[in-house]
Amino acid sequence: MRYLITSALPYINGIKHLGNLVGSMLPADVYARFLRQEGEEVLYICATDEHGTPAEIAALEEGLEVAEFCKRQYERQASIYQQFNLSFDYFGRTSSDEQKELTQYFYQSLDEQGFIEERETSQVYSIADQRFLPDRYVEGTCPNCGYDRARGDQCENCTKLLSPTDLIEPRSAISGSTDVEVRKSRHLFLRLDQLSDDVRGWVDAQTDWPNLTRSIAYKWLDEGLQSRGITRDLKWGVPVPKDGFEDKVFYVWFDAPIGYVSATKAWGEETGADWKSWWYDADGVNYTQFMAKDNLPFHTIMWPATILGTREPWKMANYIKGFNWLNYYGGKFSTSSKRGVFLDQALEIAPADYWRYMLMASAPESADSAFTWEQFQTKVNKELADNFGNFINRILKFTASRFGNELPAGGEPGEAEAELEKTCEEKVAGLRSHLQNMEFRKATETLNALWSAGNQYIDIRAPWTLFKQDKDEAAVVIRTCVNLIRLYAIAAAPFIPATAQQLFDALQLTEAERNSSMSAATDLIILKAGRAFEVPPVLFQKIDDDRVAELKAQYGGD
RNA sequence: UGCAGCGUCGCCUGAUCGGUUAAGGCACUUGCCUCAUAAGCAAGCCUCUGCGGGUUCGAGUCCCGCCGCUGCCA
Repeated sequence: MRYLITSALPYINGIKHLGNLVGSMLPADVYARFLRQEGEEVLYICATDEHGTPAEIAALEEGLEVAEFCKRQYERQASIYQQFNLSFDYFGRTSSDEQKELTQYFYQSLDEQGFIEERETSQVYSIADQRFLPDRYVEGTCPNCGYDRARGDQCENCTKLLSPTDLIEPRSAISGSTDVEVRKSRHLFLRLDQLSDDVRGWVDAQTDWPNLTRSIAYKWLDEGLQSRGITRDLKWGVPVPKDGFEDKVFYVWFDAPIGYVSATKAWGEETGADWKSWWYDADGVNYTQFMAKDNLPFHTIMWPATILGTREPWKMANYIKGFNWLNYYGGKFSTSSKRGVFLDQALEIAPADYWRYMLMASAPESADSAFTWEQFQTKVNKELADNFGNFINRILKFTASRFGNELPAGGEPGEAEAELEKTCEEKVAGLRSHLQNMEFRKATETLNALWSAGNQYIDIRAPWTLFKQDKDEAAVVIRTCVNLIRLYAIAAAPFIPATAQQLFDALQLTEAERNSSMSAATDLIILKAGRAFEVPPVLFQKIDDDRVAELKAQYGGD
């Protein structure tokens, strides 16, 4: 079995925040790292989603060509993900040639199968901006309540659903110009209504999906699928290969999921690997998608419909892991109102591993959940620093000061060691099972239980006392604990890879000793007497109350 | 107005098809230890699940009403 993993494509329009990271890329990365450690063949693909009006507008605001804007933003995002140690096998872009080719191919297949229709639509055109305006970029006075900044899709004041032509004195949200008019435009529509039964059949077959994913899929199916427009009057996007559509491109929701495939193709072309075997007739591939819940309709309905409509054997997801919202002090993370923490800021506040661990330990898996600085502090201080970091520190410092920088000889493991090993085997089995099931909170809880087991063991054995009475017995405890540290590093590696590296280096492990699976690492007599090690600096700096107050003030948490 | 969701110990979160005395972490209390980042270990304290009804042998978990909160393209 080969494992294909994708995380929802981050939109090109600026640096993402913690909410984006926790719901898609980070859990996908932890899962990918775990499977690789288990010896599985894994392909983890992601890309930036670059098309659409928001990208054009953002480029306009910065006074850049869209292509140049996207290139810069792509590089910024890629660099940040690298700093978070996201282990993509390939991080592509939907503005690539492969994307253009595949998007046009999918469209043509759908057309051949009769699932594309042409319709005439009316859209608002801004003469001043020289562009058609998407509904929400048209502003005006609400005919219902008189609110003067209602948007063309909905009035934010009275929440009435609107269409742009309902607005009184419509104007462009981009320039504010009232020089707008309604123009006719021909567009292509995907017949989701005709594909509804196919999609439902596929959803029905996915019996192991999480509740959130299923309920969102059925909600859409039960409300009835409508034809959806897949083209737009824009310049930035994949050109529509059809006479009369020279000035149009495919709508971003149509081409975005194709980015998974096109990025894989780009990876194949760059590495010489057989990319298509991952996507076409790929029965031996287990494909898992990670995303936040806003993306579920696209991945359970629209994208499957696109694939099913081609009548070709493109790979569909075996499992879709959906996440709820991570809220910031009860509200949403919000770019516009500067609420929350963006990824570049996060890296200035703490090393990536702190965030990786903390976010996975409070991932919104079963309900929306809250990010607070106090919780960040608790997770880092109590779990990483006290329970885990301090264990490493107390063992290695004690050993170095009493025995020197080599594992001491003497004694034989006894009953306490056998019991510890048994506990470790149980915890590791639990951890593996949680990771296989993508239950990340449970996984970090189990990791904590594993760390506690070490503290319990050393308290019972009290090598500081043994050292005065029976040095051989103390040596047994020390060797056991150092082996335990290796196990800890391996077990925690999918979550905190940089820290794991640090420990591997401190213990001077060979490549083989580093790359062990976590179940093999429960053997606590692998590292023998005489092995040299170093005492690493304190692994995790605690976050004190003053710092928390500072962060709350700075990032508006209250 | 509308639609959707939520309301469990002081705080954060769990609880398979509805099924034994509602679980864990933080905080708090007490004791132990002193190797370690005032860390660790042990024990203890705290909720009958917003309110009122209903279905059921049995409901936090299903139904109705009320109150409260939140979200409505990340």
